[in-house]
Amino acid sequence: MSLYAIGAVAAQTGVSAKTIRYYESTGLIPPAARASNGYRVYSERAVHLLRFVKRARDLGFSVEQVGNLLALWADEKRESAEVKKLAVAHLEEIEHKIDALQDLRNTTRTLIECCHGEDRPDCPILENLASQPGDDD
Amino acid sequence: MSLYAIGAVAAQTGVSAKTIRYYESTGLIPPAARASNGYRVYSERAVHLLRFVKRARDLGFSVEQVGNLLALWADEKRESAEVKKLAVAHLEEIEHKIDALQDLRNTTRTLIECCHGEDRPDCPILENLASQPGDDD
DNA sequence: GATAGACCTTCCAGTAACTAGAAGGCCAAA
DNA sequence: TTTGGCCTTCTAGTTACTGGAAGGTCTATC
Repeated sequence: MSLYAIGAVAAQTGVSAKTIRYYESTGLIPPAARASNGYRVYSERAVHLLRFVKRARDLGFSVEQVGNLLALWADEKRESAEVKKLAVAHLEEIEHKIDALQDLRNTTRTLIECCHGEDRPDCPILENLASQPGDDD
Repeated sequence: MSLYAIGAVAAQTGVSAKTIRYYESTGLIPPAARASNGYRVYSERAVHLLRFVKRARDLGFSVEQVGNLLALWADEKRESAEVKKLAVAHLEEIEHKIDALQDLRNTTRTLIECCHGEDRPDCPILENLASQPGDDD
């Protein structure tokens, strides 16, 4: 069985060495085995685990959510429905964020369209920002 | 001219007292005047400034960007074009975020659609997360 | 054997933008 | 006078890392 130092694992997984140590320190992943010189060593299995973490993080799951997914992953008796529940909740979060950002984009766009953008100081964007309260609260 | 205590300003602007103090401590807004008992007091003008900050934050400008906008707001010789540049850059940021989130949503949705979500342990979501590297890097 | 460079270790601090809480002062009303 | 609510400052926690310092280790080269 091949073993890897932290730098090699970082290169393989796309998770930086710093971040791997950080994940270990927070308990997201189990403590790595150590060589006689104190260096961390990782098995294929440990690398696989980190890859799982990376994929889930790339999909926008929070570190806490990844922890939950890892527990389900490790649990032979897990129910598919539980994982699906997490994923659906996550999807809803994403959709809320998209909605909020689209509102933001529209407002910002409108503001920009009103602005002549010239060499003069009168600026509808600043005027709007400074305008009376309650306009959109 | 009416003066307000920090709590009243918080109620008027929607910015919490804690956050107002925080903005002062970071230099985003100038230090408030003080009453003889040491309490902060705010003029209409100061309230107006805070309202500006709130609106810009609500539009998703970072605190640093708000600082730039405040400087332009205060600057009688400002050019409308400069403000517009900030706003356009901000709009582009928002659009990038929306694109990234939409990709995320699509991937997550596909994952969920593949999952039967039943009482059995086999789960395509976990399998996908654990799958071979390089699939989407 | 010495030394250089790349790698590893730990620990501390900083990022963004607040928020929570502790400990205590001030003020108005009953 | 005491109660409650507001105000003050200071410290620390949040999320998910990242940067840097100080130092040990390994490998290759001279």
